[in-house]
Amino acid sequence: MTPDSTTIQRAGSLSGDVYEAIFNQLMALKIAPGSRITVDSLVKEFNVSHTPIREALGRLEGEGLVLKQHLVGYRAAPQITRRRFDELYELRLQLEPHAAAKAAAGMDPSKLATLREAAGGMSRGDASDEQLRYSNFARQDGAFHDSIMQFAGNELIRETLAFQHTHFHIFRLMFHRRVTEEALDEHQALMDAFAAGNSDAAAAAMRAHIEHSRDRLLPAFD
Amino acid sequence: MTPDSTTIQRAGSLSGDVYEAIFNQLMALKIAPGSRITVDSLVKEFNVSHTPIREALGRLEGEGLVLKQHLVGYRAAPQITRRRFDELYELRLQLEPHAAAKAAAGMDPSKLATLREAAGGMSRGDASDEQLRYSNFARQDGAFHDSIMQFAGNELIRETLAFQHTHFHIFRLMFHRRVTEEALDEHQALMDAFAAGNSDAAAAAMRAHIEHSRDRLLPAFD
DNA sequence: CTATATCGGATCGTATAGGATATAGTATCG
DNA sequence: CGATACTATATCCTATACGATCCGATATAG
Repeated sequence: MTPDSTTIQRAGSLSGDVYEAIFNQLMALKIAPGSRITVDSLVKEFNVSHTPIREALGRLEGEGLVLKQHLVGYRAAPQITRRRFDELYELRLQLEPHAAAKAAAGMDPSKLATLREAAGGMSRGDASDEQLRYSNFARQDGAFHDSIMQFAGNELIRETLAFQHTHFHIFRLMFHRRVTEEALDEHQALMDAFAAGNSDAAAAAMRAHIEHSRDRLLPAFD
Repeated sequence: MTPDSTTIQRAGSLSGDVYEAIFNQLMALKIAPGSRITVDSLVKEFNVSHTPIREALGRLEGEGLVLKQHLVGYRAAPQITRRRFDELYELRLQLEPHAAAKAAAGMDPSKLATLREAAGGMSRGDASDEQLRYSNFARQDGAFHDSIMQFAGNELIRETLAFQHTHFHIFRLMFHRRVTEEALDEHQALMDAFAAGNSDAAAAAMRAHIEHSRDRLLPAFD
């Protein structure tokens, strides 16, 4: 009676598919921040009825990625403000260095290999398109940090930061300008601390990395 | 029950009203954690069509308060696990003492009065019903902490904690047993630090308060 | 007495139609 | 020339109908 679970999953749940499609368009900046999102246009684009689109939009609203105005419609969440930017980095500085220390304390060869792979993938900047290249870098940088959070052992904190990162991802893509080679050096310092299992060094390296990352992105507000 | 016979003009959207109604039922434990939520029952209860209910449910799903299983239906999010409980308190300990210190540093008479009022309201245990009494206490305790976060000046951190508190609120109500008078003393210590504008004392008081709160709730997992 | 198969009710997912409202453009009047 | 009122369109909001799927009860066979 229960055939392959793979076949069933794709057949149904139009709502889920629509949700992912819109989510990806948001992440890829195919829908600009603040721009309106009409359900009719999505109806024509996906060839589905209003209901699954509305449900997907509602879910995105709950996640804060889209906003709804009664009798006006949905629109993508506006661009991050300078204030929000500062607040986000303050949050990261309070959580990530401590998490990096915990991850370093519980480091093992398997985890180290995972991190090494995530960190190594970023250096391969082979994409000719600047936009695409930075997009890849941002995605892998996010995965790198997420892995560290995973190894720190607090799933709640990991989810919290991943959730914020989702919002922040859009900002980064808007003002990418150039891929920062410096980030690679900072990641290397982090890796060295992890390899040595040095908690204090990991926390310090993470703190420096976040502060430098903040300073690199700050000119975007000019 | 209709608030007014002339329900021609609604202040907000039906979706929003339905969302709030379900949200309140979740918070008041009228819908038990893990129990199923059928849309038809809500249709009959609110006398509205499927669409706004589905949209509200989708929004709650985005916020993590309800879960959806394809072709099965919605159900309230399950009760918090011991692991999640520990993780939440670790998060609080990383954020709230620091925030309390910042709030103390920027304290002024106006803010102090606001906090005093929030803290004072909790002591009035006039409700005869034990459940209702603790419910009021929990709500005001949440507002008290939220005000502190507000004065700490980081809206993002405030929202993050408020969001987690929403989930946690349900847990607290499930295992309330007795209103803890000790919490009032801890709040008083916090207030003293705020009144003195003493950052270090505020951070220490907040840390002690959170740790004691954790220890008070820990027996719920036996 | 137990296990399996079948049947029916219940629920979700999807599609379509009609009513209500805000926004934009245009015309008119001061 | 500017401001206001009006009309038209686009969009959202709500309701209902139909099809697909799952859960539970009952009956039957071993």
